[in-house]
Amino acid sequence: MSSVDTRRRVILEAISRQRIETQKQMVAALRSLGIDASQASISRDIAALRLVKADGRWTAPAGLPATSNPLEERIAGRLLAVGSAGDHLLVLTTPPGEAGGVALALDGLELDGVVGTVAGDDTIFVATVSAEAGSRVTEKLESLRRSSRNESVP
Amino acid sequence: MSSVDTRRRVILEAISRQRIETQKQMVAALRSLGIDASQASISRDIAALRLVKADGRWTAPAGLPATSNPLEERIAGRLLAVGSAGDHLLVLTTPPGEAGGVALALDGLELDGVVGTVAGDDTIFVATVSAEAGSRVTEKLESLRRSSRNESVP
DNA sequence: AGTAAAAACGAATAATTATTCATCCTTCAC
DNA sequence: GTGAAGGATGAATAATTATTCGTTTTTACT
Repeated sequence: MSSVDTRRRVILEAISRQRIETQKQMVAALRSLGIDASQASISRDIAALRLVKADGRWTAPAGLPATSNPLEERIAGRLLAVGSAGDHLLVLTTPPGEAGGVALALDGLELDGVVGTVAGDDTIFVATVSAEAGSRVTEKLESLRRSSRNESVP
Repeated sequence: MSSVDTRRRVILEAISRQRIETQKQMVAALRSLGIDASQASISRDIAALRLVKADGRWTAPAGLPATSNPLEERIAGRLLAVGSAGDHLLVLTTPPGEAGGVALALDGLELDGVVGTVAGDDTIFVATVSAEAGSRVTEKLESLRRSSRNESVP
């Protein structure tokens, strides 16, 4: 692994652990981890990693890495809640009128264990082959939902 | 509405329409829209709006919409094309299954001159009172569509 | 190993952005 | 109206970040 790559990994690690407000601070943080680099290099790394200074601190761009799948994207933005009823049925909630579009995208994903979906106006029923499949699908959907809201996993 | 608020709205509008790379450019953009403000004020507005310089251009943080209207947001992401048939009918195209949701949001906007809408699966008919109303609505919708794609106005 | 090309680097500096400070409005109480 | 308090503002400037330029290091190939 090139030294550039190592440094960039450490940068990502660093900004997720500490609050780093300036590139000068970043230089110091890296130095304390045994990596020497100039502010100029940090600036280039930041551009390469496409980091962003949001709210006074350097961070990884929030929405970008969420998903690159257009179907998932369509679901993510409009999934309000994911619940279940028994071992074989998930119940999804969307804004009014959106259930149809979300269900269609969901069908398009062809997730394992999903037997079928029915959409109302703001509600979708998802039938699953097993409780275990239900859990997997729920987790997947929840992660999509979270990603679109920039929530962190508790 | 305070002049601060107006300016900030215009800023959001501007960054969703054009590529703005520096606060100096922003000052120029606002001036061309009849708003005078110094770079200092822009800097303060950017902090207040929590904008972010990503990839060399100022943008609303991913996940937070460029438009602050949730209805508009729902339309923006899923409007593929806007056409017309005669003086009183607009024809909108959406991804499959999305027409209903978009039409509902469109109704919610209560745009002047819109008489009614009908949604199919991926198509919406919008009846307008006049050709002039049609133009206005088309322009509005086109600007929404563009904003969600970060296109620039040619 | 030897070498040409490409990539990475830091120092210096240019460019950009945030803050300070003095001033100007606006609002509100009297 | 007058005055005090709190925002909003711009000019100047401090602080931060991006780029240039000359050099060194790595890579790829023979």
